[in-house]
Amino acid sequence: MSMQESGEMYLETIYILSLQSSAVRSVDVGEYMGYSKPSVSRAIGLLKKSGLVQTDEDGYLKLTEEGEAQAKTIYERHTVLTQLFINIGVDEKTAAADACRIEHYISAQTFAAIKEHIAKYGKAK
Amino acid sequence: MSMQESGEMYLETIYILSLQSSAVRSVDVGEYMGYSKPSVSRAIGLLKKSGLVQTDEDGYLKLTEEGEAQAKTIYERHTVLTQLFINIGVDEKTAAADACRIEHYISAQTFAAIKEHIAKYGKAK
DNA sequence: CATTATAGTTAGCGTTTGCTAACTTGTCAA
DNA sequence: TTGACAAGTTAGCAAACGCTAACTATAATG
Repeated sequence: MSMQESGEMYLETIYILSLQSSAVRSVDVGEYMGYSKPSVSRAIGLLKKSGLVQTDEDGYLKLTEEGEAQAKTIYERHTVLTQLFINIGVDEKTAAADACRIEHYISAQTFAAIKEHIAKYGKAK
Repeated sequence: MSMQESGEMYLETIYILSLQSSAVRSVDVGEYMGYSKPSVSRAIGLLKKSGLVQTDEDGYLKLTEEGEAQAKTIYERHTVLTQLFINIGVDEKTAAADACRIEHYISAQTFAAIKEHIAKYGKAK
């Protein structure tokens, strides 16, 4: 069973929060995503069962190697797509919102082609 | 309650089938999408309740004006995105598959920006 | 006319993923 | 020590949307 949008969002959120703070808790994830504690609790439980997230000695959330790899993949899509949309004239908020949905549904091949295209033809300027 | 991916797919399928044949039935929709009869039955029922689909005198499926407008919107996204991906080097099958997911999640603003960009800078060639 | 095939519906299940209510657990202050 | 608050979990609900099983209704066929 491959990752769903929901799981990817939790993973990405943990990754983003861990860029800012080394102590990420479920509560922080919930606050960031606007979800309730039980929703986060279950989702994190599933990610742990999948070997993507762990809890360290102090109870803080840590991504496993595999979890971090997946989170980075999603996050890169997020940033690249957001920037791309902004570059072609979409407002920042809409660009980010669209990227946030699309990042889960684009194939590796298409994303690679987009990156290559940007590299070749500049920042769509 | 705005349209979900599922409803949009049914709408788009009815539209595509009605381009080829004027007599579209639930069974045809199911076959095209690979879904069971009950799944189609319920989905069509919901689209009818939303005023997007009707049944004509002979029992065939017809999109209402509103339904057709929505279907065309999605279908245009489908074709434009597919062509865009192909143009930047994605293989046809992957391009179509990606377009088919993304078409439901892109905002009107971002899609408009993409179309404009294509018009301005040519077919990404 | 009776049988059979096709189209559609109803009933009800399973998964995903959000929620609230209510519990446990641990810390910290009075 | 006790009371309170914060973090996390458990239990269970709801909606969306796929499915199978089984029914109905209509049309075609021998």
